[in-house]
Amino acid sequence: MRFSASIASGCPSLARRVILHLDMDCFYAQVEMIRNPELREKPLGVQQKTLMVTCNYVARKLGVNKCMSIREAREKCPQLVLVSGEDLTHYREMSYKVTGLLEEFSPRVERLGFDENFIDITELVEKRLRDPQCGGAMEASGHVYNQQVPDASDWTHQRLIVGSQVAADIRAAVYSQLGLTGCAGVASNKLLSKLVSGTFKPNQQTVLLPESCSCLINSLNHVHRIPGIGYKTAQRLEALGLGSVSALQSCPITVLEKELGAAVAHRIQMLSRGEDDSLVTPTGPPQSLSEEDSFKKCCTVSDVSAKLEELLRLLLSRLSADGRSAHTLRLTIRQFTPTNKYFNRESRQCPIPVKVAQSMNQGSGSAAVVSALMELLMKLFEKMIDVKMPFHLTLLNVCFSNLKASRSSASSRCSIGFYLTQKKLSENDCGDSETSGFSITTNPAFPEKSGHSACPAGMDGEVSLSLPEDIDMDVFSQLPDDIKKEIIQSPHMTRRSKNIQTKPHAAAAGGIQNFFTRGKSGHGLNSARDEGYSQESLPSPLKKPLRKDSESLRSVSDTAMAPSCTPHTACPQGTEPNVGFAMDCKESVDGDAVSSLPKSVDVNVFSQLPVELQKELMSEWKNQKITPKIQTKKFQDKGKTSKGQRSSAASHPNSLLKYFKPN
DNA sequence: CTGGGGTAGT
DNA sequence: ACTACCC
Ligand SMILES: Nc1ccn([C@H]2C[C@H](O)[C@@H](COP(=O)(O)OP(=O)(O)OP(=O)(O)O)O2)c(=O)n1
Ligand SMILES: [Mn+2]
Repeated sequence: MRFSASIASGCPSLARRVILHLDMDCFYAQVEMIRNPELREKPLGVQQKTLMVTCNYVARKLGVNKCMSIREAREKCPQLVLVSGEDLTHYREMSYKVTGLLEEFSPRVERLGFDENFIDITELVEKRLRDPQCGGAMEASGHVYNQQVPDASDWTHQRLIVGSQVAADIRAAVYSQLGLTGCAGVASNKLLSKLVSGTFKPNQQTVLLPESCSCLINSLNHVHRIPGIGYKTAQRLEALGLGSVSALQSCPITVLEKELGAAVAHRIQMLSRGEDDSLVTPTGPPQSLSEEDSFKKCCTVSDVSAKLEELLRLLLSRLSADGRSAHTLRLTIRQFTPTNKYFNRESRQCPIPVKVAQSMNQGSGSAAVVSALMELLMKLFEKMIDVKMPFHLTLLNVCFSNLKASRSSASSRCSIGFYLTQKKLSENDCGDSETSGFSITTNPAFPEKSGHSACPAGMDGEVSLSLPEDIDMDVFSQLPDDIKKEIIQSPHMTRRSKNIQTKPHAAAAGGIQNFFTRGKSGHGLNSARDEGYSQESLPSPLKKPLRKDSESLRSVSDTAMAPSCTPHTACPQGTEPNVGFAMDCKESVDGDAVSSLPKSVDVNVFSQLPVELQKELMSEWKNQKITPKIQTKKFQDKGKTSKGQRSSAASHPNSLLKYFKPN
């Protein structure tokens, strides 16, 4: 999501919007309490490694806060009960049940994290205002911010008050259908609805009337509290003496622009005034699926391989439930650094060969698919880490992106009715659930919701007779000819625009969403970047390239479907044959690489040492007697060595200190 | 004693 | 590929 303040502010319809923000109470803890009701009356924390990521309200009364270290939480509350929350499966499933339920009220639902949703309830409110059954008494449900007294003759007040009633109904539905409590905020834009939803917690709701907007925004004691102003921007503002909201409001825009750039400057100043014209953008199915694990130390290739395979299997299982197939694979690592655990993540990505992608979706347990993807992952790994050198990882993340409707769900199981929807039908469908009670049949076939919103409908009224630009041609061209014709020619069908959906759960398996663009740009539709490219290939005058990368990342996958019984026989374009994980040195010398590594002697030294000494060092390092220095980017994925350096390196063992330090 | 996720922009 | 943002 993006809180934005820009061009659309002149649009009159924006001022009339009624936006609902729903934020579930202590979400992970609440899910755990549903799973085990005995935990309800106890102070409960949800633990991820050494972090307590959230806790229930019993614990909060005892002084425990979100995102506290386990140590600190236990100090404050020795009776604290901790449950592990490293596996997000249950939270993710409940999260999509909430979103799916909300989509029965309105198709305009935008997710933010696992437990927050924005809903544009403008149309629902207007429908209620027109409905004689709902006429008469105008009393707000829940709190009115700042105890402002509504003016019954004020149109805007009326709409917001009705909005608060819709919010109450929605919260009641979420509780009765799913057993979850949460807080709602109702206001005229996303920013204000989010801010106001947090003013009474837990399990309460608040509506903001426009006259109290400045009161709300100025109640924030620091700019960092404004959603959209994150850590970095807040630091810069602080340095400018603009730590307070009022200072930011009145700062000359030129001053902000100089430090932050025009776009950010304008946006955050609008936000500081409580203005936010960003639309509620229907989220749709996820654009990426990832699994990660962190640990104190991972320093052997076999351990890396085992951990990656576990992550991969989890992902494949989720992907097959999703019903789509992934076409891009990304590996992210974090190397140990004594300070600054963050900011040192590196990633490499590559395309997934079509044959692999197609097989991926059938069953999750295909050995051929697993081994093909494992080969890709290990090649990506070796693009970042020279496995002949010592390394110390603290995190691994595997991510599937570029998700597309798989062949089986796209062309054989789905008919044209899944791809397109008749306009009249979708219009009738979208508002009814609110007056007809809560007949929630929702049991999404897919936990993570390719199914939650797979039926596209053009709520914005666009009807296109020619093929729109934003249809993924790669996928479209694979359709049977008759389906193509039907899509192009059908005049009463409407193209999905801004990814707005009117029939939640209508299409069970992945399906059509991939033929249409998402809200903002052509995401997930095979853009070049999904195939992977190097940072240093970007034309940024401000950033100095760290290295040249003559290799195409794409080449990693060239042989991915080759018989995998002989691992590491593939030879990516431009590199030597992979020698596996042995200590052997590569033979060939890339002159350009050598000349670009004037200060790299320290790292290359290691591989020039006698194998005996190498093994000894490796052993000490694994026994934690010494620590490898971090592999710097200059040397990664090169593995090139110069014979000329050998003698000098071997005869100067002290240079080992350049890449090892005693513990 | 700082998780494990996501989105969008550059 | 990375940064910044959100939870
Ligand atoms: N940095 C963060 C922030 C949140 N979460 C997870 C745990 C939370 O349970 C869930 C929702 O985040 P919230 O900020 O909404 O926190 P809670 O819902 O737990 O508490 P509250 O009742 O204050 O909303 O997301 C997380 O893993 N890491
Ligand atoms: Mn919450």
